[in-house]
Amino acid sequence: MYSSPTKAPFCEKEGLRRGAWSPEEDDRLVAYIRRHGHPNWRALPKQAGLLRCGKSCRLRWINYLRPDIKRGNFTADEEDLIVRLHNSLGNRWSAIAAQMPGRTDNEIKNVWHTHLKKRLDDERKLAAAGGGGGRRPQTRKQPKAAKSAAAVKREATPSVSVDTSSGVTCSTVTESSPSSADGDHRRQQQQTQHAAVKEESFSSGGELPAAAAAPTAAADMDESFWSSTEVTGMMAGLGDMDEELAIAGTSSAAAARSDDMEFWLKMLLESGDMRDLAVL
DNA sequence: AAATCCACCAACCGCCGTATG
DNA sequence: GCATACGGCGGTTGGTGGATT
Repeated sequence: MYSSPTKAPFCEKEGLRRGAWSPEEDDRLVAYIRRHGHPNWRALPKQAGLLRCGKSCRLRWINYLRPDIKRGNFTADEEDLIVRLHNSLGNRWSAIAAQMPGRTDNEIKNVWHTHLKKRLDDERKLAAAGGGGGRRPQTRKQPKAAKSAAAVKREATPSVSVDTSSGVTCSTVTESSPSSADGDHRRQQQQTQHAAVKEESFSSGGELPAAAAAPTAAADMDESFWSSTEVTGMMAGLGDMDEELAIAGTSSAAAARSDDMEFWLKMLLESGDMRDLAVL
């Protein structure tokens, strides 16, 4: 529901697919992003031959296809971290995700709504009732063996590699927005996210099999994409990529960005807003 | 064995802020 | 300065499948 009638809705619905992604669509999206990155989400589906809106493509990539996503159950430590971060940050899922590499805001949000919230409610009730309050009621089901149709289909399609076992766990937006924990987080996030998105783009490249990462493909990448400091910094760490693309000295930029994150964390800790994170 | 309930999670929607012409 | 395009975030929904009755 856009306030301006001149503004097109986020996704024109005529002729565009919705719902679960097919393995073929995943393939197309991954292949396209590997080759070209995602300088323009809106134009991407057309160029990639996908009958999806750009937003849908973006979401699919960010939440599912990105190679550095850590899949599987949340550990007890991760759950506790979510609870602590939520205490400090509230429902700022992207900010919480920023502290949890490999986890997406959507995933964290889901975990929160499905059982962490319930768990806390139970604990509060127990506390109010004067009970000792066991920390982790056994209410959570074991992870489903069966996955959604799309997930099953995807897993049957090895060409779509979302496996993180390669060890190329690139830092993504997760590192770029600690500043959002302070003040008008969205405004600050926006400034960091542009670079972070490019980094995400690269993370797909980082996962490339050597054949898919052919220099010719890399050369097709958008210039701005490859000139991003984060991207080039990451490039420096990858031996099997075209050396031309690994611009010297950019890894220090990544280090500087890491320092930046620590700065903001420190600020928050000192302000007392995230005091309970100090144990981390 | 069938019906129903419920947990999980992928995906959608609406809104907002920034970038751009 | 204004209008529009775009990217991103958080809230919510709907489909799926396991658990329970």
